Formats: sequence, C-alpha cells, structure tokens
Amino acid sequence: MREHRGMESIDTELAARIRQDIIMGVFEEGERLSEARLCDIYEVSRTPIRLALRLLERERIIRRGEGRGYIIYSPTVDDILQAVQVRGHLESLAARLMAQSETRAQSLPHMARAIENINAVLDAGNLGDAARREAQAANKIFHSTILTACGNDYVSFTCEQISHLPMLAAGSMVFDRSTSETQDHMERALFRLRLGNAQHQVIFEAIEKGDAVRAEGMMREHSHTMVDYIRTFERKDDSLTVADLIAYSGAEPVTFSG
Amino acid sequence: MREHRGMESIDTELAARIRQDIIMGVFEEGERLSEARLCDIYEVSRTPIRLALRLLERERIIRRGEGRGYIIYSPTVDDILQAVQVRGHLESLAARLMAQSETRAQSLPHMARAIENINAVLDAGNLGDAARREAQAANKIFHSTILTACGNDYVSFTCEQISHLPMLAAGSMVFDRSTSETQDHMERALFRLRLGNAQHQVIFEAIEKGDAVRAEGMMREHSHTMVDYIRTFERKDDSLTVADLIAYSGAEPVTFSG
DNA sequence: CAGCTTGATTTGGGATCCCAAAGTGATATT
DNA sequence: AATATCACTTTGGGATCCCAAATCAAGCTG
Repeated sequence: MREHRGMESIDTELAARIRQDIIMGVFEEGERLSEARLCDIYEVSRTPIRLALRLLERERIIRRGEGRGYIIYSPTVDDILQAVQVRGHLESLAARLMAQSETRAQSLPHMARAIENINAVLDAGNLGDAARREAQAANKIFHSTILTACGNDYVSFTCEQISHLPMLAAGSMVFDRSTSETQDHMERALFRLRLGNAQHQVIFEAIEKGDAVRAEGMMREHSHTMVDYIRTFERKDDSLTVADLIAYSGAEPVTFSG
Repeated sequence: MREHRGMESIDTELAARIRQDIIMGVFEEGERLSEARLCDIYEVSRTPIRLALRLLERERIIRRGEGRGYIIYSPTVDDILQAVQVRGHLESLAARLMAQSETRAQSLPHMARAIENINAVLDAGNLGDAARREAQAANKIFHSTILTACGNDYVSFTCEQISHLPMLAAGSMVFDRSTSETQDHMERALFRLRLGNAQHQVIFEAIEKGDAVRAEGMMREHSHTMVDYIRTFERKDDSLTVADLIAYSGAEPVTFSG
C-alpha cells in the first residue's frame, strides 16, 4: 500500500463537505436527506451526490431509511463505545509497531511537542475555549503521529474511517455543552487531561527506547481510560464532554458556533 | 449500530460481483479497468459501475491510475502482511470481548464443530483439494463466529473490509500453486494446520470459561503465527500457500479452476 | 531523424432524462 | 363517517448525453 492521500477520488471531497456539515449539525438528527435537496445545497447534480452518499453510508454516518432516502444516523452511546474501543485497540498496535520501527526517531519530536503543549494548557490551569482547542489539537497530533509513524497504512486508514461516527456524536452533543459547563465539569476535565498526558509521557518514553511491550500496554491503558469514561454515560444521565471525544476521535479542531 | 446486513446498498451487490471476478483472476494483474468495458461485461450502465468502483477503491482492491481509469492493485507481500496484522489484532480484541460476553454460550457450538471438522481433516492425514476446502471452510467459521459473537459490530465490519486485499493476493497466487505442490509443502501445511487447530482449541476453552485475558493472548499468538509465516515470504522466494491465506482471510470457500 | 505540435479518439466527471416504486391525498362507496 | 381505491406526486436507480481533459497518433519542422 503505497501513497494514497492526495490523489483520492474527487468526490471524496464532496463527501467530506457533507460529512463536515452533518457533524456540524447543519441537518437535524435523524433527518431525511433527499438527493434533490442536497443538489440544491451543494450545487452539483445528483450523480456526485449519490457517490458521496454511498461513501458516507459505509462510514455509518448516514443510514438507509425504511423506504427511500437516507437518514442521518443517531448514534447511541454504545455505538460510540464500540467505535472508540476498536480505534483504541488499533492504536495500541500502532504504538507497538512504532516502538519497533527503525525510523521512529524522526517522529518523536512531534509527540514531544504535543505533550509539552498539553502541559502548557495544564499549567495555565483554566480550560477556556482557546485552551481546550489547543489541547485538542495537541492530542490529535500525538495520536495521529503514532498512527502514521507505525508504518502500517491500514491502521491509520481504518482508524480514520472509524473516527467519523464519534465525530458525529460529538457534533450532536456540542449544543448541550453550555448546560453542563460547570466548575465541577471543568475540574474533572482537567483531571482527565492531566491523567491522559501522563500516559502520553509514558508512551512516548517507551516508544523512544524501543520498548514495544510497554508502549502497547500503556496505549492500551490510555484507551481503556477513554472507554471507561464513555461507559459512565450509559448509566448516568450526564452529557459527554465534547472536547475529549473530538480530540480522541482525531478530527481536525473545528470551531463551534455554540 | 443496529442491524445493517440485508438492507445494504443495491450496488454493493455489483461491487461484490466485480470484486469476486477480480479476485478470481478474470482481469489481468495491474490491468486498466475502463468504465465502458465494465458496462459491457456486467450489462449495466456507467452509473452503477462508477458507484461500485468507488467502493472497491476504498477496499484497496483497485487504485486510481496516473491519468484516468482504475487499475487492479498488485499487492506486495508487505501489503498482505499489514492487512493480516491488523485483522489479527482486531481478532484478539474480538476474542476478549466474546469471552466477556454473556451470550457467548450460544455461539460456542459452531466453534466446537469447526475444530472437530479440522481435526477430521487432520486425522485423514492427506490434504487434497476437498480436504483443503473443508479445512478452509471450518477455519472461516471458527474465526467469523468469534467476530460476530463479540458484540462489537465495528470489529466484524472492519475485519471483513480488510480481508479483501489478502483475498486478492490469494487469488493472484493460486495459479502458482501447482508449481509448489510438493510433498514437502503438504507436510508443512499439515503441520501448520495442526498447530493452528491446537490454538483454536485453547482459544475455545478460554472463551468458554470466560477467561478474557487468555482468550485474547492466545488469539494474538494465533495471529502472530500467521504473520510470521507470511513474513518468511519476504525473504525466501517461496510461493505462498493459498489455502491458509484464504482461510485466514475469512472469505467464502471458492472453487478454483486451476 | 528527433522532437514538437496539433488533431482525433478515448475516457471519466457531471447533468439530464426516463421509469418504476413508494408515498400522499382525495374521492367514492358502504 | 370510515375505509378502500385510485390518481398524483415525490424520489431514487439506471441510462444517456455533454463536455473537458488526457492519451495517442500522425504530421510538421528544425
């Protein structure tokens, strides 16, 4: 599997635009998407729209409705849990492979800088929108660096694919954010961020010294932390912290209107 | 993620037909696929053909050529290695999840029967075409049972997706099979099958008694056996044993003309 | 004869057309 | 008034058309 990115399908771009809009909440949750309407919105004909819809269907972002048309998928907490579980498991493989890779040294600086950036946010102590975005971006860099540096293209490709659904969930949850933005939440978010970055540090050191077993084990623990966190939402009627989910999903840091 | 299979996209069917033909070697390795030609062959218009091609592109079975058109991907040994590595890693997750699942009991009989069937082949002692197919089918059942019984739909879906490339490789290698069909090869194939089924037995028992750690660990070892085996082909100029690869890829047992 | 240019043909992307199936609503019948 | 039936509308799947880009080939020029 040589280089793919950059000469992907053209209509992948359209799919990306639609996906982005879905995630950003342009359409209603569970809304029916008719091809004609999408044609109006994106100002293209039905052919490229249909190509894009098939791709989005494979990503589980949209579903086929009963009769005709697609509807936007409404992921359950369990859906997110499953997706994150798979992604985390693959990341532990990536950590092991990168620790065994001989060319890993050149990617280490990116990881180190990501850890530093998160530490800077932690030192500042408060988690405003800017700081949150900063931490998200750094977290994404940390994880995606491992995914690409592991040398197995299937890992990064699959992880990217599987991140779309958590992104959709994060997008639909962002509007509830303000209601749950209490001091208590902020404290807990900071705690999670601190714990997560400590794990980052251990993973970094393990990969640096080529300790594949420790790298994989620690990444697994890091992933379990996230899975356990999401699992709490199956019981409590709490609102998911979007920042974590988005950061974990490895998506680009996007600006939310809310 | 509720039930998907059964109401998939219609043109997924066309994609499956084309994929099957590609794997079966109907087209030349690295051949250019023009849409018009595919229209003639499958007697449909360009629209569904294009939809199918996009899906196959995502499966890495075909690639976009430099200028126009798609070409059939020629996977390297390293490609196969990577795909099998990811699949194996996900299977170890599946084994763990199934061991933790409360409804696992109802799927255990399928696994037990698969192990028995492979043992029957081993007892017979020779590995003719029929016996090989029998072992393949049983192996597929063993693995796919775990994938579906694990309860995480992403695992099975992703594994299925990622199996297409090894299938393509297996298909293109099937023609070399006769040249490498020596007594020595048969001996080794039998040895691998015996080893593999012993691992199956351990995995089965671990899942049965709910020992998630052991189930995952043994599945991991089972997967590493396969990865190590494939890795030998990077050094030696040997020809891959198709039966193992196909069985491991979890594909339907197909009949080869060769 | 080599290299460049230009015209013809292939080919893929997008738009439009046609049709069948499913949804919708109105009307007629009991 | 309730229900069943039928016409009308919506909508998605497939086929065809158009166009632009790219490939190929022949011819022209240095």
